[in-house]
Amino acid sequence: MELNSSQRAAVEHDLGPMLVLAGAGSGKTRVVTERIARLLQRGVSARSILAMTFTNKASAEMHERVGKLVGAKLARELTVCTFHRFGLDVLGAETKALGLRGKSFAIFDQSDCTGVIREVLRELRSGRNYDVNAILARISNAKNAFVEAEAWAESQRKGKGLDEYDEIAMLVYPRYIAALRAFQAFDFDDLICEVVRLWQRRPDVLERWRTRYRYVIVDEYQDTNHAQLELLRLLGAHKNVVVVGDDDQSIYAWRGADVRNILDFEEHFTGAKVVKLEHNYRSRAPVLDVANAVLARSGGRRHKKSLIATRMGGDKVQLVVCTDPDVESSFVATEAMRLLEREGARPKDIAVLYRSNLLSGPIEAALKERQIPVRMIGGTQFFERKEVKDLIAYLRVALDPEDEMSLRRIINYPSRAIGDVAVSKLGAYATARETSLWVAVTRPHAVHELSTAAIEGCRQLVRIIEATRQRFDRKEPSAEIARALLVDAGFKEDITAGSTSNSVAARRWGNLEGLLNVFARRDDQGKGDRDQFASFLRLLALRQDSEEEEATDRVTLSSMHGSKGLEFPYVFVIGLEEGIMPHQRTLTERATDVAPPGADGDVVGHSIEEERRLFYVAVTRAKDRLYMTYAKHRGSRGKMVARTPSRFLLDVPDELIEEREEEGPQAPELDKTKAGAASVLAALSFNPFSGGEMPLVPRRRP
DNA sequence: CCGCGTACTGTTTTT
DNA sequence: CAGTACGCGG
Repeated sequence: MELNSSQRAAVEHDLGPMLVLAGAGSGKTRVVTERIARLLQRGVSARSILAMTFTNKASAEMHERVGKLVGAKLARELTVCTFHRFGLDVLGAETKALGLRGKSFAIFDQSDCTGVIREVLRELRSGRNYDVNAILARISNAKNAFVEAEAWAESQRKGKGLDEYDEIAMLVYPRYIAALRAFQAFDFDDLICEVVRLWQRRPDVLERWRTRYRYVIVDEYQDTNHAQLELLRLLGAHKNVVVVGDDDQSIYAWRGADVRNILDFEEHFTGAKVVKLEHNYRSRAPVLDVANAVLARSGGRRHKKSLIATRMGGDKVQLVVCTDPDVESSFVATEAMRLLEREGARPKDIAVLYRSNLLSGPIEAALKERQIPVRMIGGTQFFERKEVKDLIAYLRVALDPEDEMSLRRIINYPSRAIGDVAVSKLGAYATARETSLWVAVTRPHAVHELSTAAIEGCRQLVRIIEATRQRFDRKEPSAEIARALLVDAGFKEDITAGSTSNSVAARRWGNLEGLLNVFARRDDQGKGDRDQFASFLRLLALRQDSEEEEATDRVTLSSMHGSKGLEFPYVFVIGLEEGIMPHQRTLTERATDVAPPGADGDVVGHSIEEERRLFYVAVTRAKDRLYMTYAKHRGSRGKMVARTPSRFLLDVPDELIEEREEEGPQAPELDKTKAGAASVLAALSFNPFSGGEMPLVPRRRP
């Protein structure tokens, strides 16, 4: 298809900064890919182009689509990656300038970071039970605003608003930073902020990166935070920075994204050209009418633009009022079945979207009950699951015993009598001898007053690690090494004994099998080298998706956030009730809340606007037909509660919607037993990879 | 130091 | 209702 005039303007724009305001479904990715292709055609070196996105999925897709246009060989020379990956690469290349010991460092994910904060709180003897995530969010905000610990304390002393979380976060902040430094670790924010800091103090280093990347393209620009803006300003120096985004789809203020970046782009990058893409090529008119109706009620600052439908005709949007979640999920599943059988839909044409991952359970069960294949986006990230992190930590210790964070993680897992007391004794020994914790572990007899049980535990651990290291030396395939490690360390026994039910145990073990499969795939590709494997392990923290098999033909279940950038012929948006959409957390202010950038006091109003945009994002995923549902009753923490429809539904004029009621089957008992069986089945077969088969050993009895 | 019992408390979204 | 945090007895 031909490009329209504004698309062409964006593709053909020459030099200088440009903001492309790309409404939902307006062909944004196409514009970006064609633009890159055009730059290449005109003789720009692929190595000098940097395209940054937010998710691995988005960057993979962009890379692939450019590859189709310009060929795989050329595409390989491009840098297409996430912001965080770019930051990681810069830090990795500049370890010397950063003054790091050696060239390796760790990346701490959220749970590592909250662990550090917990530790700091313990040292501070703060007494109270603080919400560590809230503290981390406050620290993250300070970091991204480049507020130093002292400056923060200073400004707080002068200012009036000192809430209790500010106070404790200020106290924790410097110790938190010190702890990360001690571990030679970076958190996610550091991957951006430390690059900015480095570039600011070392113009010579910045200059190298500037000459390397002459053309910078940023996708989803509305999601950038302050630090990312600074990174762009330094790198792009007001030239050749092209950003693409849509302020109406800004849904990440809660994690520090600042919409003002896109609203004020023309001030940040003087002389910027602005192009608006307002033709929607994705959704049928009735879907778009609903989306526009919701957006029309939106307050606050916006770039003025309206979405114009190009695909006319199509069915009215349906609103299905259900009595409860069971009815809702059986409606979705039955209707999905009908689409598959009667309307020739493929499973991959269908998506079910919800505000919170909690809502996915019943839907997943209902679809599986009807043998409909599903894929879940989001949920607890695979590489953040405890057992997965445990295995990775073991491997990292085997590869590098000086990796203290990993060592601490597994030093007493599974339990081998090395408790807090033993660990601090080992730590004291290490500090006194100016050696590492690992060395202390290898000489437990030398450690003062270590219990005999703990000494034996250390010996055991050393045996396991040594055995693993020898396997690495023998260049065994990594999957085999990991498998042997699972046996040596007794993962299976611990999981079986420590899980509340067999299905939980099966899921955990399945996750480990999944990780082994990831390793096996790498082995097959011949990437068996030890150092490569070590850096691969480090990277795992950064990747949310586990080698996603896009090609699979499955019904998509996703959070609304996770659905951004995707599109489906048939979309169900469920759980449209007050308290869920908009979510309760956004309706009532809490002490632990963090004001998003630019909220100016009205935190609640600000976040409701964000919920509205989130609803808009969800609705605009639909190409042909959209179903919206809500339940009149829904359980919240055990108890059934009456529900009212989402306020956003009330913003849609009646004539745009076809409403109907679903009452569900008359025999509730029968339905209930069925649902129970279905969810057990779902739990058993839940596994991101291949069948996590595990002999369901009876629970160990002492 | 471990395991068991009891109480509580919560779940938005993700690099 | 589940998963976790904490306290106590071996």
